Formats: sequence, C-alpha cells, structure tokens
Amino acid sequence: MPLSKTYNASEYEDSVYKQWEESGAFNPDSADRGAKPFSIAMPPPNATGTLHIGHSMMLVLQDLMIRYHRMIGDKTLWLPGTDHASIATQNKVEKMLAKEGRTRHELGREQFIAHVETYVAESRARIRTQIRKVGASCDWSRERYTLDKGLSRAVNEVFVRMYNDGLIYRDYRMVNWCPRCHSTLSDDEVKYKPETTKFYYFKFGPVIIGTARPETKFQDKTIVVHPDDPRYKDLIGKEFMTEWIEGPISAHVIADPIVDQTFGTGAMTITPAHSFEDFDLAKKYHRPVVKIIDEDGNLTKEAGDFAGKNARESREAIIEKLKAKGVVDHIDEQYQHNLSVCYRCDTPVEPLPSLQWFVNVNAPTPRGKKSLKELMRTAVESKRITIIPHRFEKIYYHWIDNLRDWCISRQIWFGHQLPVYYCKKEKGGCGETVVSADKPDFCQKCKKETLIQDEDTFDTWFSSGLWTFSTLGWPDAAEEKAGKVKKTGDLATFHPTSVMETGYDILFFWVARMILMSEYVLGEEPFRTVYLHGLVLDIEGKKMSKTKEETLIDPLDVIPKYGADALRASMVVGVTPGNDLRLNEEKIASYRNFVNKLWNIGRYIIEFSEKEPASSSAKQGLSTADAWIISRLNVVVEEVTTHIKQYRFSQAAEALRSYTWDELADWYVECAKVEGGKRPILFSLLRAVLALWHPFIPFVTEVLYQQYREAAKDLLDEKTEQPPLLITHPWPHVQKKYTDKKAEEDFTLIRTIIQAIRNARVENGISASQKIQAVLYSPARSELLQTHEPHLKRLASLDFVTIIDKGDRPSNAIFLKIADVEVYLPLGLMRIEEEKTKIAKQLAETQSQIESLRARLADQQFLAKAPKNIVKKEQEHLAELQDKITHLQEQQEKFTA
RNA sequence: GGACAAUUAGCUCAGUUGGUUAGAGCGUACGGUUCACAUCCGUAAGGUCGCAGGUUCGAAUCCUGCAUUGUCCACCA
Repeated sequence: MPLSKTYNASEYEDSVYKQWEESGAFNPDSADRGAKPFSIAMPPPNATGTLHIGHSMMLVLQDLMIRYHRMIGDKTLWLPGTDHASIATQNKVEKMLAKEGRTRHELGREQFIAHVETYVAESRARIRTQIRKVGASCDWSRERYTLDKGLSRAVNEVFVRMYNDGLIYRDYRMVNWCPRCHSTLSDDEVKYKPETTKFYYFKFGPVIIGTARPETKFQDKTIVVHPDDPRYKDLIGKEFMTEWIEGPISAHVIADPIVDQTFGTGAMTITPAHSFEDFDLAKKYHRPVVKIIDEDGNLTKEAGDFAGKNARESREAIIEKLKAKGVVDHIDEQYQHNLSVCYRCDTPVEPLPSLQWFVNVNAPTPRGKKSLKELMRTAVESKRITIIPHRFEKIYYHWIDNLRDWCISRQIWFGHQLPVYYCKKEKGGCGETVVSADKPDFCQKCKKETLIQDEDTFDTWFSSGLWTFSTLGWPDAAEEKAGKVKKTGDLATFHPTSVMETGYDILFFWVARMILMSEYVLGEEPFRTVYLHGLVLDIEGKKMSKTKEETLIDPLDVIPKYGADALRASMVVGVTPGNDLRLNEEKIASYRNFVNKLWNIGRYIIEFSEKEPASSSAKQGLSTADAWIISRLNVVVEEVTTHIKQYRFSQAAEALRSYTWDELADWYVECAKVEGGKRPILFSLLRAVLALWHPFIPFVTEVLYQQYREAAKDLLDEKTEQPPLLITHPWPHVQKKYTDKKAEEDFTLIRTIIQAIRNARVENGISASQKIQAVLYSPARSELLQTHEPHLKRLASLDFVTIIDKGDRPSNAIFLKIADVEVYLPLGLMRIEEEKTKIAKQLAETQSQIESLRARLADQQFLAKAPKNIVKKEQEHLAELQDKITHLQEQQEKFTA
C-alpha cells in the first residue's frame, strides 16, 4: 500500500510502541554481554492521576538519551516507576471523599488506606499508558513503586541504620505544622507568599511591643530588648504587672543581642511555642513553652475566653478586647511580610512545638566521620557529580549551608509507617522505644508483648531519596564489610546511575536527598550527571493551570492531534537546560509540519526514486553531488554525536534539521532527480538520517525505516546488517574516508550560482515558470560547469546555458559574479536603471567593508597579537572583497558602455 | 535582605572555549498547480545583541555599575 501524502501519526504510534515493547529492546538484558552500562532512574510521577506537560518534558529528554545509548550499543536501562506521594495522594483522595461528604476519620485508617490503594492502582495504570503514548522506551519489567515490598524494606533498613548511627532522633521541637493536612512539613515544604497585613503595637507595661500575630501572645511574659539599646537599658531585669488580654499578668525584661533595634519598637515579647526563634530563646533562658494554638489551628485553654476558637479568625476579636482595655497603641495597616503556607494546599502554616523524628544533618556518619551535609557537599565538590547547567551547583551549596535537621515524621496515614515501636506503659509495658526494620513480637527489654507501632509515616522524600538504589535491589543486593560495600546484580551493573534528568524545581526536595541517601548508604553517588530541565510555561510565561484552558497544553490532547513526535520535537528544539520553555499549540503544529516533511522525504526515496541506475553516472562512480552529500553526512554525524554527548540536544537537532531539510531535501534530492539512478545512495542516506533522528522523533523514523527496509530488499545482501527495528539499529559512525572537501567546495559553488540566478530572477520580476538563458564564463571551472549544466537548467529554470572559457562576454546583461565564475543573464534592456543603482549600492557597501578591513590589517597591534590564522583569514577576506570591487566596476562599465 | 538567571529580528528562542558578514522556527512581503511534500517550494525584508563604562589587536560572549523582568533562599517579634 502506498504511503499517504501526509503522515498520520495516530495511525502508527500505538502499534509501533507495541512492536518495540514486544521486541525486548527496552530490556538491557538483550544487550551484548560486555556492553558498557548506561542507566537512568526515571523520576517517579506521583500516583495521583494524570501526566501533564512537565512529565512529557522529562520523558522526552530521558528517552532521547536512552535511545541514543541503546543505539551506540550500551547496556541501557531506563527504570520506570511511580511515587506514592504521601501527602499529595492522601489530599487528593480526601478531596474525593469530601465530595461524597465523608472524611478519612469516618473510614478509619485501614479502610482509608485500602481506598487510597484502589485509587492509586487505577492511577498507576493510567500513568503507564500515558508514558507509552510519549514513546518512552523504559524497561517495564523492572517497574517499581515506592510502596513495593522491597522499597518499603529499604526505607525501614535505612531508618534503622541511621538511628543506630545516631543520625535520627526524636525530640519535642518547633515544627512547621499544616492544620489542614494535619501534619508536619519539612522546611522545604513550606512556601512563602507575600502579604500586606496589619501590624499591631501594644502597651505592654513600660514598653510598646509590636506583633503581626496577637493571637499567639496570650501567655507572653518575657520582654526582650537589645543589651545596648539606650531606650530600654534601665528596664533590663525589672519585673512588673501589666494589663493583658485575659487580665493582669506579671512580666519581666531580659536582654539579648538577637533583637533588632531598628525593627518595630526594638522591644519584643517571647512567644516560645509559635516561633522558631522564640522557641530557641525560651530554651536559652529556661522559659516555659506554653502552647497557645493546637494542631487544628484552634486556641488552647491558655487563651481563656477564646479557647476552642480558630486562632487566625479570632485575631480581630482579640484586638477589640485589647482596644477596650486601652492597651492598643496604634496599628500599622500596611505591614509587608511573607506568610508561610503549605506547598500542597496553600493553608497558612502554624509553627508549633511537637514531638517528632528528625534526621541530624550535622552529626558525624560512619562515612569518614563526615556529616550528611558534608557528604552531600563533597559529592558535587569532588566532581563525582556534575550538575547541568553548572549554576545550579552554587544554588545547591547554598541550600546545604542553610540546611537544618530534617523532620521526617508525618501525621499522614498513607505512606511508610515508621519502624518504631513503643512498649506502652498503659498496657503494662516498660516504656522502652524499639527501633526495628521488622516488627518485633515483644519488647526486647521487658519481653512483654505490649509494643505499639508509631502511628506516623515518613516524609515521602525519605523513600524517594532511595530511588536510585532501592529500585535496583538494595538492600538484598549489597553487603557491607568494614565500610566497603559489595554490590551484586542490577545494583552492581547500573549503580551509580549515569544521568538524573529532572526539573530544577525539585533539586532540593529530591536530587539533594538522593545524594544524601546514596552517599550515606552506599558511599557512592546516586548518579554521575544531573541534567536539570526548566518548567513548561504557557506562551505568556505563566504556569499552566487547569483553570486557564486557553493556554493549557495537555499532552493527551496534543498527541492524538499532532503526534507524539511533534510534541517531542517541541520539547527539545530551541530548549536549553535549566531554562523555562514557553509553549503554545502553534509551536507544536510547526514541528508536526517538520515531521511531515521528513515523512515525505522518506516517502519520495522509498516510493519514487528510480530503480535503474542511469548508465552514465553508474560508470563514473560518485558524482560531485553524491560526494558532497556523503561528505556532509559525515560532518553532521560527528556534530550530532558530539552535541548529544555534551547534552546539547537542541543543537544536535538543529544541525540535523539543517542537514535533512536544507541539504538533503532541497539540494541532493533535486540533484538526484537530474542525475538519476541514485536509489542506492538515497537509501543509505535515508537510513543514516532516520537513525540520527530516531532518538528525537522515534515513531515516524521507525515507520519509515521499516518501509525502507521492505523496499530496499533487492539492494541488501544477507551480510549487510539491517536489524528489523530502527530502535536497535546501530548509531551511524563517522567514516573519514568519505570526507571530500573538494566535492564540498565544488558543490557549494554550483549551489551558490543557482541561488544567485534565482535571486536575480525574482529581483527582475521573472516568473518562476518562465525559462531564461544564461551565459557562464569561467576559464578555471568550465569543466565543472559543463558537468552540471543539467542541474543549472533544472534548478534555476534555464532553458539554454552557454558555458565559455574565453572570448567576449555578453553586454547589457544582468551580471553575477560567484567566486571566479561570471554569470550573464541577457534579459534585454528592461531594468538597466535598477541594476545600476543596485551595483552602486553594492560598491559602496563593499568599499566601506574594505576600508575597515584595511585599517585592521594596517594595525601593528593586530598583526602582532592576533593569531596567525585569523590574520590570514582577514587577508584572504580583503582579497576577496577587492576582487568583488573589480568585478562590480566591470559590471558598471558594461552598463554605461 | 541575600543569591541566581534573563534581556539578541514583530513573537518564541539558539549562539560550545572572545575572532571577521549574529542564526533558526513562527510571523511578514512578493512569487509559485515542474509528477515526495501547500503540513509544500523559491526569493526577500527585518537586529547599533537592555543601558553606561572597562579589559582586549578584537566583545552578543569577559569585568564593573545601572535598569527592567523572573526565580530561588532567608525572614524579625
């Protein structure tokens, strides 16, 4: 069946993917035994629903690298999976429950989890199909899920190790609390939103204090001032009674340099339970920590009349009460500050003290006594890990320097429960805390069966931090003896992984945590290179969101409409690492057009190129055009390969695009039509071009390749290796023997002549269909011109070409000069004046160029300091320009003559 | 408050270590039914590379300052 005039992506994509999958090509076990391993752990999408355009970005870039490495013969593993994403998933399911008017508490923990798991199973199935739609060639046989048995065991194992190494502790400390999620958050999970709010000034005994959060201040009894502040010097150490929200209280004044004298009144009260700094201050001065706000965001009994009410909502009422007492000094209505909110639900975060589990990032680990912070830092500093683009390395260091202990316990039901067991005194136990990877039957200390597991689950990033090695079989696949880790199986083959490709937005959340975990657990980096891509934004540079349908690009809409290849190309071409991509549908449509162009190049070669070699060209071997296009192919193979190796995917695609379109299609194919009998060459060019394009646009290239292979049967002998699928086709290699600079120069000359004639035609208003005559004069190149007479005729629409190497040249003709070839287009006397003006303009331009060049070449400094090849180039250029002047002048004379 | 980045054609963006005439796609203008492709072909127009200094024989590229935009981090009651 003949191929259709336009490429219909949706007709082929699913079946092509199936072919790949069934061929076993995705599985690295099918690679040669001694092949070099290359591996990528796919960032596991959250098991919360559907893939968005950001996921396409990562899939496309990773698939590109994976396919390239598979083609160069590496043992290539791309391991897919999904993340249970504790808070995000729980939130989503809770929202769904809320629509039915139910809460997770009504269901109870066990039922709720079962409910979530059902949802996750559906969601994961959906994600799998979506990943396939993009064309991702990942090894499904190794797919993992963060709640898999093996991965859960890894989580417990790491926790126990860290606990035993003194890196994990439980403490009553300030945490970020989301009253809506009802859980702690790590520092990184808190976002800041600028806000204009009221700032209140209160008369508090002898001073005036300022606060934005009066609802936290019920039990404030300590005033802090700066020791050097002259305003308050005499007050330090004094005690006094003052009227306050719930009646008179006794307060006293202390001094600490932490106070900023320029902020507010320079005097503040300590709110130990609801501010990180105040909590530290309270500890320092042994002040009691009294909780004013509880885990629901409500005021505690310490708030007297306000007890039980929502803290934030009570603010105004509290102010009214204080106003009535005459305690309010004044209110600043325009106070600018940042409100901390939960990154998952945007609810304002309450800092409050709580008993939680933490990872100590400063304590020495068994890995060379370095702290986790130091381990993270060294991995990058030592260049064992390279981050692309490099500027993110600085950002990474800065983050490490500011890092505080990591709160890892969450009051979420969905996730890995902490492997911590308490011997409950209430049940007659001894109160011991037991940390154990496997659930113990009885308390190790009192031997009673009174153990209750900690209700909390892990921060989801704790488990995803293990992703690169937990997915490869750790802990079973590793043994540690005297600080040396011995790896087996996949872990030995594929870890450290080669590349971590992900968005820069999760550098801290995830990339840093993976480095922490791998360095601590295995003493090696989780990956050698981190490639960070940017965000996909709408065309206005704003985040895409479901509420803005007009700018939202959904891969699942776009793929059926334009094809996965078009989407893929739009994620790669013109995109650089770490920079955001502004995307609209038009852009994708333009890449659809490009894919279609490639389709038609292939279609022409496969279906229309003549079978029989023309007798003349067959005898003479390669024509100039042949030698040129083959030589150029070599250059392009080298360029594309280098660019991909250096992670410059956009430039790789650009070089290929230019070769395929501007050279192969526009010139070589046209020349082949003139010369005839080019089928073998066209076929081998097509094969190489399809292979080079395959990592970028795998579907259309695979379809064309299979068509080509079918069509080329008569040309292929048994020995020539032609794998049935392009996905396993070897990457084209550079063959120096085909480099032919002479052919490149010769062909460029012919091409330039044709372009110059076309240009002159348009400028002189000659319609494309109208054939004209040309006289070409060149004593030096007449043979080359003679050979290419048919090319000139066809591609420049000439009906008569005269090539002369001596004698008179026509006058009153359009005159063109290309290198040492003179072209005359005798068009009569139609546009003499225009021609004259044009020549005069060109003369002037060339003159000024010559002048600046002469000046440069006369400059002794330049001659002395610039590299010789640059000087030489400049001299050559000058000679060329002078040559041009001479000819322009000749031309001018011809017209005036 | 600190840091990072961006600023190049009307729009979206490339431009590897400083080297001459700064590129692409889209858009625009003009012209095309030659049998692969109108999702196409041909030709062209369009840029003092944000501004001001500096280094250099030579700067879009390196340095300093400024402006605008964006992002991240910190956060003070």
